[in-house]
Amino acid sequence: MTLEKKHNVQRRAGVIKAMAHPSRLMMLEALADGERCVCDLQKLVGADISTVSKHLSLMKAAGLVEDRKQGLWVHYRLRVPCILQFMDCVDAVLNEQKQPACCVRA
Amino acid sequence: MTLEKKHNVQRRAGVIKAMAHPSRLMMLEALADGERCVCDLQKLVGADISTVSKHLSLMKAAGLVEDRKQGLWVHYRLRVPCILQFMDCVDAVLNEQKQPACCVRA
DNA sequence: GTAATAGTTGGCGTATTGGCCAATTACCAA
DNA sequence: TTGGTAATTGGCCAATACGCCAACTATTAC
Repeated sequence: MTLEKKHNVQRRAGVIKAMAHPSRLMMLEALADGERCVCDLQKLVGADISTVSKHLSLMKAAGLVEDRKQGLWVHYRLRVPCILQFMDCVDAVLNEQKQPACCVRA
Repeated sequence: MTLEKKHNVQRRAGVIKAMAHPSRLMMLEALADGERCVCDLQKLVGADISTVSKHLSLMKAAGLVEDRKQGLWVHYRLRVPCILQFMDCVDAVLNEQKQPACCVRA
């Protein structure tokens, strides 16, 4: 395992980690239909606006989304939409398993 | 957002979370070439054998891998290989490029 | 100017994760 | 049985992650 390979796997894991949260995933799925302001995403996930904002900043830093300011609103959108096509495979992992993922401490 | 939708997004996030660690991702990529014993995976990631074993248990619980005992060794293999096709898209997020081939759907 | 709305940032407490060590289990061979 | 190797499990501690509140910035309207 070269040092460069190690570095690559760390960067990849970082991107995946940025998706690995229920609220963040929910927002990414909503953004599949087009850009949304923070206020809409906040209503969607139901957490504090500051919490939502931090989730979005994290995903922006990871390269998953980008933003656009317009008046009072900040609109977020997917930067690389293919990430959502992965969900079919994730569902395949869930559908074939004996233990439901809700029992997994991860 | 219905309760069922919330539950689904939590389960999906759980699977993704199980991939979201450099050592785990490294092992998943190694398993793309076929099954490996824990001892080989331990050499690959370079962590304590107990740490590696816990990572594997976690991925097994999430449905990502399955194992097979043979004598002294436990061999792990991918349970749903499509998860690795996602890596092209992850790299696209990292490289700031448009959309990789993985994103073209038939 | 003030007020109102949208969003970000800092701080802090709690919960989760990840790592190693030590102990234990499982299997095989002499 | 004894010993050796492979792997898992429990415990403990340090480092992260998450959530809310409060404070602050930015923009618009009056």
